Amino acid sequence: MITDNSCGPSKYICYKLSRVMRKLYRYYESNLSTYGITPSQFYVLTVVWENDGLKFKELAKRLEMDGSTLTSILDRMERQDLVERRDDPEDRRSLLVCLKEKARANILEITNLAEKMDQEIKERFSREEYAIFEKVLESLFQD
Amino acid sequence: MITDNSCGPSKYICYKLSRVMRKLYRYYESNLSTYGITPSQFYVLTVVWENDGLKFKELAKRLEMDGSTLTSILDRMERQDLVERRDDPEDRRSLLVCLKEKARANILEITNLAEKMDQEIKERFSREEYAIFEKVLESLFQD
DNA sequence: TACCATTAATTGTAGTACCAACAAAATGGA
DNA sequence: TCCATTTTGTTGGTACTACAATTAATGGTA
Repeated sequence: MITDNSCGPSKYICYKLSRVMRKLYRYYESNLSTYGITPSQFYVLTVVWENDGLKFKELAKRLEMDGSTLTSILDRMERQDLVERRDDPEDRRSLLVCLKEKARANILEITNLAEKMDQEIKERFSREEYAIFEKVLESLFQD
Repeated sequence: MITDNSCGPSKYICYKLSRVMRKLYRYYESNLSTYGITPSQFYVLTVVWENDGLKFKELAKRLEMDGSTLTSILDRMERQDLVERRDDPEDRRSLLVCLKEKARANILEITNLAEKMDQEIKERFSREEYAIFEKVLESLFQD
């Protein structure tokens, strides 16, 4: 058991999930630190890589992330010269998010690393077990 | 799929887990807000309720939480008069964490609410599915 | 044209999380 | 007894997350 299942918060699914999440996040974090990025920044890169120059609003939507959260992540990424905010010529309220050279140069390597990490995790379970795990996650994500 | 599985970060398990986590956290959060506490504060209460006056260090260990995180959570809980830090008569470096009346008065009701939320989640899956889900979580938590 | 509701992004605030550095206290060996 | 080491909790710094309030621009309508 994650800890003693008979007491404490360890019986609550929300608690379990948060602990596993932290663990997995740190695993990604330590591996991605080679490239000076965090897991959340990596998620941003994958979307911008596939849709360079997309609107801030659209980026936040695809990342299922509040706009204010994305603002602070982009602030850091811009400081690190990974991405750039550009004015949207069609709407002065809107921003376009663009990949910069520094990110473009590493994105494939980073993606390979992330896929390798995922593969290592999946390999620890049977195909059926992992499918059920993902199905339950999927269902928890709805409503 | 959580979003389109063919692109973006949604294929990475760490991303999926973080999104599901947030969703579940907000579900707990909105329900617990009746009692003016957050999910994390609830976790603290469950441990202190079962071990009133336990050491700060031991509390952090049982919550699998960094000491500095617990410090800030206890700061807020002390301000809300839910718990109290007391000196440890046996070790002047150490602190004992004690439940206060305000928390004691509601803890059973809160626990029932949390168990009801968990029950509602579990009911959406077969016993086998949920067992496999927990087994995978368990395994991800190790190493 | 002037007004107003809507939309886009940022700022402020709060909570969670962790690491490094710190101060105070305990401990243990010389 | 003395001093180095370890332990304990806090502080400071950074990051991620979201909600509420704000600012700026848009777009429709009276």
